[in-house]
Amino acid sequence: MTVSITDVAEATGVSASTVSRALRGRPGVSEEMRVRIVAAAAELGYTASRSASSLAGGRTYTIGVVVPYVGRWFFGTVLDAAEKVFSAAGYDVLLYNLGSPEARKRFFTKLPIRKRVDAVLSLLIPDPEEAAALRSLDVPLATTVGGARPGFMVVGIDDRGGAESAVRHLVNLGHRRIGMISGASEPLHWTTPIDRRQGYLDVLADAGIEHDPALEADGGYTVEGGERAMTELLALRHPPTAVFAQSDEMAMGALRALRRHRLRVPEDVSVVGFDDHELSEVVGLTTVAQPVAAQGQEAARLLLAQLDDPDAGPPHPVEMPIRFILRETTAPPNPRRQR
Amino acid sequence: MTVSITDVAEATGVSASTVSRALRGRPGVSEEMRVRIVAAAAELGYTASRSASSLAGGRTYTIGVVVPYVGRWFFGTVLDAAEKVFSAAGYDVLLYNLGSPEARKRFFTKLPIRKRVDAVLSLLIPDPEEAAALRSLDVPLATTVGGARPGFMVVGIDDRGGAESAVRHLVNLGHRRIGMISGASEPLHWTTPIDRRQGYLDVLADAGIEHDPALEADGGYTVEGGERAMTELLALRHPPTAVFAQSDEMAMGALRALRRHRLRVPEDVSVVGFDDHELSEVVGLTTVAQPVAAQGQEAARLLLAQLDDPDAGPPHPVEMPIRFILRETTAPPNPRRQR
DNA sequence: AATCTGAACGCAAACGCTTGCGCAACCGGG
DNA sequence: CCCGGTTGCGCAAGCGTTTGCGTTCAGATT
Repeated sequence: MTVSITDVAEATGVSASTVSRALRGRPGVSEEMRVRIVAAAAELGYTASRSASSLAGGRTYTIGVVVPYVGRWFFGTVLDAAEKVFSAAGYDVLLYNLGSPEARKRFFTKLPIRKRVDAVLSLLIPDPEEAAALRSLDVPLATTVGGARPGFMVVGIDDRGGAESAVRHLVNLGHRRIGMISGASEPLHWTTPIDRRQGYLDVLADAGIEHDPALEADGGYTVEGGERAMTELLALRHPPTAVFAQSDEMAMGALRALRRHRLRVPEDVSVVGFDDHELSEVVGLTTVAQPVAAQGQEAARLLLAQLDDPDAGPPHPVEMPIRFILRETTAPPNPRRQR
Repeated sequence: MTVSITDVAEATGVSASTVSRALRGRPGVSEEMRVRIVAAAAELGYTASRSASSLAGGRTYTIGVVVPYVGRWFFGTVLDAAEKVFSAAGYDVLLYNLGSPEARKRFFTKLPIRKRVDAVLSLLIPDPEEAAALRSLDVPLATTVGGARPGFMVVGIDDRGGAESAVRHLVNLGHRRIGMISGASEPLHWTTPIDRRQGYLDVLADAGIEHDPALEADGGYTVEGGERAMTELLALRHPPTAVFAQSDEMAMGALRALRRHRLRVPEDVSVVGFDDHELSEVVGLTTVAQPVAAQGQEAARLLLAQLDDPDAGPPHPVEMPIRFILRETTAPPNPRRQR
């Protein structure tokens, strides 16, 4: 039916062992024989069965990537970049989309990934039990989101510093009532919302602005969440004159809420986001840019390096650069709306 | 080391064959024995090695998904939805991200997918050779993008009709100089740009508007492409008073270009898109909505159905409903800017 | 009581590869 | 000319399942 290693062996007049060694560049085969075998394999259109070779050899040449929600821009972009690195290195990518709690539970209890992958890139933060389950796979682990666990290599950004630069910008413009839209209520165990909030608090304290808990609104890291949160803030007796949204998607939701309330941005309210979503430039959103694709790339590289040389100790956490991007959704507070 | 089927067998005092049959619900095992085995397996945390079972059984319980660019909203969303269906049915997803020509070529010549998947969902249109390569895998094939090949099941939308409703809307508003932003220069072999263009032409003809080729601008299905194309149109001696962008991303690029030119939307220029991107509501873009996630779901279901019953003939192409969504980027032409 | 019939289960042969080990043949050095 | 050391290759034993077929045994049929 389909051409197997013995077909190549017979065609060349050698044993299957030799074919195996030749095709994978292992020693013990003369150069002359190697070229003959490679030629024959190409001729027959032979590709080794991954199932068979991973069963026999242990290596699967497959990387598992675990994602909370592929459709979301951030994860899609990271995945895209990581996949390119993996496939260029000859690895396949097994994708697990663990958005729903059921899917997540199913995954971590059945662990279908077991014995199927050589490494795992997790774009979600596993809780301690889940992290333990992943470690039990006994393969290199990496993540690109804040809140890594022991045993995970991590590449990320300075969330706190980023938040600081965003909020400081608002303070410098003269804002005093600065709201924050967060998503802390969403998936647990990740430190991003916490770090970004800390940056917000730090700058307020530094500027001598008293922190008003009413100015913090949660909504989940989505457009809808941002819209809900902004709506809450607008319902306040003294609404903020500026808001820091912990993600661009939430910032866009905030923009929508503001438009619904017939408020102008930035004349009436300033908005600053975080992430530099691909469409942020379109809406002119001031934000803090992080290199999303680069993080996926880097994480993938770390994993591959670890696979190449398992003895090398785990690398230090990698911190990628961020930068503040001034666009058009921020301005000094409008005196007529000041309290 | 890791628990295998024989461990379960010994723990239960039966043979490995019986364990295999019991766990997969095959006949030949008493109900009583089955529950004992299932219990033991759960206790030991046993999961069958996919490599071994696919080697022995032929089935891989894996679906290959081929995507041009995971990071793009449309594909990410389709993938997300499809993955959920697959994983709920016990299938894993192998992802191939074929954005670059090199990746694409590598994939189709080496065909690493061979013997690794039970079915393939392609979100890109293979050229005839590539399609033949996929057919040679001898597994069910499906796609969600226009321009399917023989041997592929297809779920899609009425691109032409959608374009018609978008352009008709502009005509009804009173526009006569209606531009179109297209991406025909991008990946070949897919009929979407062609169909949408045809819808555009149909409506113009129907309304007795002479078609001016200068009003068609190409730019690739991206924000940047849309921006470039819009910029071109604005450089015309008689720029259009309204434009139909073949995708929302291009429409957003157009919006950006218009903002850069200090033109107001919709007062100066009307814009209508296609797709209903998740952020289109945020920018208030009038567009034609297509059920993106639902298409991924449906395609996945078709594949699973085909796997369950290989003898069932291939289903008819599925056409999903679309609907026009009126938002805020369209209005009657501004008399002061009429030519 | 002898025979037949299923149901329930075990045996062993694949599935297609990898890899430790063994065995020639050949090399140059003493 | 003998011998230790390479080099190049084949043998065969796995890797963990699935599955066709054979066996056993209890109960039904004559």
